[in-house]
Amino acid sequence: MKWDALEEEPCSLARTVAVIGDRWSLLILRECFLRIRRFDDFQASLGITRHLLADRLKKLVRFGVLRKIPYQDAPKRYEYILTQKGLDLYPIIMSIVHWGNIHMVDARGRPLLHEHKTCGKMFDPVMVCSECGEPLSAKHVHVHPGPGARKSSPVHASARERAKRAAESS
Amino acid sequence: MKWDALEEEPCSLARTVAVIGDRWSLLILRECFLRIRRFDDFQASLGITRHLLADRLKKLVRFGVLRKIPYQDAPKRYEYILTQKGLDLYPIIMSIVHWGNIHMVDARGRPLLHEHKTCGKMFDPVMVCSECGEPLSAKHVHVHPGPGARKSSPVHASARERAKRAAESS
DNA sequence: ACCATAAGTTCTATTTTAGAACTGTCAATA
DNA sequence: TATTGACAGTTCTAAAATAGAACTTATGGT
Repeated sequence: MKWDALEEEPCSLARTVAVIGDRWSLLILRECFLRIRRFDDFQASLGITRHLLADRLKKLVRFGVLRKIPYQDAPKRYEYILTQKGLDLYPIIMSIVHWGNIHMVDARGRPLLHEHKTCGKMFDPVMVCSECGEPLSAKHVHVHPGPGARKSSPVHASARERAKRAAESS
Repeated sequence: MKWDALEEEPCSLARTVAVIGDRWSLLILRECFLRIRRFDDFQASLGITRHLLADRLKKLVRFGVLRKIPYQDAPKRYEYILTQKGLDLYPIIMSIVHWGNIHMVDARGRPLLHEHKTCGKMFDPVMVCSECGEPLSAKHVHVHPGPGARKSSPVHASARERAKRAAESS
């Protein structure tokens, strides 16, 4: 599969993955949320090669996740800052960090703690339903085709049947 | 950087990215949550090469995200199902899908709609603070070093200073 | 003149991925 | 008995992406 094709897929996960679904992009975004903004700072803190860093920054700018803002004129220099579209990635970053906190920490404990300035407490992120406010889990969610769904799934009929039976028996 | 090194980093995001931070792993997990379980079904629905699919499934099993369950004896066949650790990835998947729904859909609209069985309504996921229940945004969160933090950040002192000034001025 | 800072670009070697064909085991069918 | 098909992989070569280091360009300071 060509990765450009991902952007065209009728699947919101695939399209998002086309933007942020590689290791360096996610690490770069982590740095952005920690207020790193300049080329050499990204490079030094991540150990990414300059080549790839330039490529990924360009891509994130192209997708509207970052914006280049000039901070000096001679020579022309830019900072990379998150757009609103980029800031909206925060729940993704936080849910990734939270899963790591629960399932991947070693004996020393969490590398970072998060304080919610609004209430002043250390917190974990919780994903809830926008309608009733209850915490979400996969088993309480049912998926329907939306207006942008493809006509017929590429999944084997046999697989669809098995999946359906599994859904009904749960 | 060798990617095995990511697992060792004192950063929950990096460690999670070591597990799910590539395109195919995320797409495979999407299928898992849609109740796809078998090798050929993954292959047919994703168009992934069999080689990479075998590799990624092995990795997800090694990390304890999926488990192989035998479903027939002769010949021995297995299904790949999500463990609790895998089910806990749901907020990550949902926040990725939600961002795509907001920022990446075309004129036709969302490919999928999500119904919360508990309340019966179509919903969007919302990330809130575990302590006060308010929706989270990056600007209302302050990060502290935790017990598992590295002693000294690899980030340039100059970058740290700039980041600190930026944090204070916000 | 010389060095440092900053943001890239260019180069080659290595690793990863794509795409297709092949293998092994068993059940059902001709 | 021979053949076909389902299923879960493995093996192969070519193409693409990445790592690592050196180089470029523009400017300001000593």
